[in-house]
Amino acid sequence: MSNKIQEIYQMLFDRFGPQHWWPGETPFEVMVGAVLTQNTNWTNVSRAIANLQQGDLLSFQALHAMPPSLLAEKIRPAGYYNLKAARLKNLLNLIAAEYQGRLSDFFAEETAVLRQKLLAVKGVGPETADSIVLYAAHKPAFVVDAYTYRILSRHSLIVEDAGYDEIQELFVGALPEDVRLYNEYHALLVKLGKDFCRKSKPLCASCPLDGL
DNA sequence: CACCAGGCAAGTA
DNA sequence: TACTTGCATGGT
Repeated sequence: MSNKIQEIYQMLFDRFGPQHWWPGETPFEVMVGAVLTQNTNWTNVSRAIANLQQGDLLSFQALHAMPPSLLAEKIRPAGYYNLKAARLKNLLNLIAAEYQGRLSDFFAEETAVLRQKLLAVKGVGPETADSIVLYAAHKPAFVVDAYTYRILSRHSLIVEDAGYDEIQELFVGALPEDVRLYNEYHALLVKLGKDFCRKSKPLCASCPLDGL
């Protein structure tokens, strides 16, 4: 194999198989989920999404028309609900103001432009922006999250104080620019993180990456 | 009971 | 610039 980043991918894919992350969801739902999941486990996010679906509220028009306080109430199970309601509103306001509420027009922007527009929204940082670009807009942006950092850090592939862009570049520089691959790789890292690299375990027992 | 979960922005010095 | 703190629910 040509480099370590590719070796790790091969190892994870062989071991865990395709993860099918965020499958069968609408791009809008994926975008909302990306904000709701900030520092929050996915089960709580699912409850929040279900609340919105329950009242047919999971659409641009419905959320944009909804008062922030009501939106906050609906997404309550996701935690930080006041904060996240405001962040969703910020995002919806951008799409309303610059794209007439047409998500497909927004997502049709060139990748780098889309990412910059997302980053300019208050409440959307690099991980949320890249998650939306990759999983909702289906454009190539490698997502770096807490698991990515922890896994690479424990295997001494990055320095302790490595920043987001630095870690992202490690992957982008070692891989072909491919949406499918970015999608699967990030999902596999989360799978590995959940199963073998929890925060509370300083050393990952029998980690699949140990032989590399 | 303490700690954790697919972050981000604002405040402090 | 470099830390620190607030935001909050539900599971282990």
